[in-house]
Amino acid sequence: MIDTYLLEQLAAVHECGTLSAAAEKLHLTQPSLTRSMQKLETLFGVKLFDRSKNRIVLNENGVLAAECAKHILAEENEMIQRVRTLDRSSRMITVGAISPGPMFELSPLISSVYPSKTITTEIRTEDELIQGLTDGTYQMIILNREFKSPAVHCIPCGTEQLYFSLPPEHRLSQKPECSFSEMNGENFVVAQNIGYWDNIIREQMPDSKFFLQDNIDALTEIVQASTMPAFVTDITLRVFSRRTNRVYIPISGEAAIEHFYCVCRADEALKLERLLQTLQRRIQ
Amino acid sequence: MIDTYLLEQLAAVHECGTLSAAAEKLHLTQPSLTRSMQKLETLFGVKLFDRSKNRIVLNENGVLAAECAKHILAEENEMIQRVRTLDRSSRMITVGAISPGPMFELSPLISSVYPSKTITTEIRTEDELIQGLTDGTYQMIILNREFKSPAVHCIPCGTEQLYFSLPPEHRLSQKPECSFSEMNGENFVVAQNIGYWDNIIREQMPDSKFFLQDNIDALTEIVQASTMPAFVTDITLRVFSRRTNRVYIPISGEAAIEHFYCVCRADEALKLERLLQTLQRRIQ
DNA sequence: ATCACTTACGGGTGACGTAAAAATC
DNA sequence: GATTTTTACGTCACCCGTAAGTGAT
Repeated sequence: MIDTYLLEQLAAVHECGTLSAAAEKLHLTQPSLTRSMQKLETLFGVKLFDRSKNRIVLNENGVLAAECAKHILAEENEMIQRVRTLDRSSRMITVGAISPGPMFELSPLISSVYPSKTITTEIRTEDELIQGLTDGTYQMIILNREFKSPAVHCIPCGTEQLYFSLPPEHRLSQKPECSFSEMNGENFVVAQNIGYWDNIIREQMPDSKFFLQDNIDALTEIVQASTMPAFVTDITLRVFSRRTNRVYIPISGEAAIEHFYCVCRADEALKLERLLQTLQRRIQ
Repeated sequence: MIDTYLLEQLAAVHECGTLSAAAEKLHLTQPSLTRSMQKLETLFGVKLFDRSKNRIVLNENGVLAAECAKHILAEENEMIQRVRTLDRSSRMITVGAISPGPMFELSPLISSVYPSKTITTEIRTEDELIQGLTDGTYQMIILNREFKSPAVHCIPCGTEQLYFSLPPEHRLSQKPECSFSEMNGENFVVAQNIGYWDNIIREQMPDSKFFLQDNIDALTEIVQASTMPAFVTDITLRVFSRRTNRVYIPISGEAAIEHFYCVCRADEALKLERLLQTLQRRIQ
């Protein structure tokens, strides 16, 4: 059988074209590569190179061998990734979400269904989420649209309504609701990792500026102490109910409501069955 | 990266169930395997085994790793085979044929088209030929039927007519032609490796006995010296034209004529283009 | 007592580096 | 003279075996 280090060296020689270049890439010396390539030829029992005195080039056999070597090395890496992912998924559930709101309620729910597992949440873009679901990084992702595919299970998991958080003295604080355009141009303090909401507010209020704050407690204090407009949602109001000196005005229009969907791979659905059933029940 | 020997040992442990059994299979000692499995766990950064004091069992991670390991080892073997086959095909052409007749004329033809290559001929059954063509053992095979498939090129390459070789005093030696059934029950001397003709004569003359002779020169002498019926074909008569004391009676019926087809893989056809063109021309 | 796994220690193979030579550009 | 490959030689890592220990059947 052929040792892995020989495959790596062969692949490097194929990519670099010369032994010296490959040696540099691999942090080895040329003589070492010379010996390795000779050893490969004896192992295959076949010439892999065309040699002139000062030059060594992969021949037809060598090119095939190098391509196979790369393929095998890729499979080996994939093996490591798969095993690590499997191990991780056995001790933790990693959920990727398009925005943090639904996780405030979903995380405790998952904890209650799988008390022994650690729950990790990541806020990412839709493309990253779908990629991560495919490669096993996420056992579950939360999107803001339905995702139909035979490869996944997709169930709705609630909505989130955006509100303006205004000081009582604000000119619009008495309105029963308020549109994005009415507030366009005003400046806001905003939590940093709000996921997809970031796109929405920048799109709906292109003339506004948004001051980002990564610490949620600091943000709360700033909001309390200032008269700057800010945002809350129905979910954050439920989860972090606090006495404040703020008025919360629901934002009108479809853009201020997100409909969330919980997506997991069909081939993983069995492992998550209890969670999915719980989610289904909660929705009804 | 993970060394190949570790993959082999992991695969063996998976198959054998215990370290000691695997050690025996691999001609190693248990302590060596213990160390290797520990090393694998550190390389993966993941537990691969459930351990009790006296027992070590692959866990979910370990089973996945072992299955991947087997897969990778298989690919490594396949790599070696492919490279060796490619090398062989670059210096020799191996042709498998259903019977030897067509090769008497095909071999010299191939030699003339590819003077630097060695030609090897093997007589095999149809199943073996098709298998060998698929796995690269044969660059070309000769069948006695048309073989239509998008994966291959198939062109007719001549026919072969079977004759009885009879002593002049034989009761049927004056006939212009003769059927198998008229000779059924008589005993023949026959060359050993006549491929598909063997099936035909045994099928057509079930009451006859056939004395096999593996040496073709010895067979010729025996035929010359005895009055036993034998066989020739139009091809052997053309190729080995000799003065003999025999009469050659063509055998009547479709079973006594073979139609041959030259088959090569479509993905190899480019390399054999000159030969295929020459064959095409010869047929016209 | 036997079996199975682990730990500890020593040895030998072999992979790598250094040095130097040969050949090409 | 610079670059590239090859050969020669010394060194060190590491893989394996032996021996001994622990716990389970």
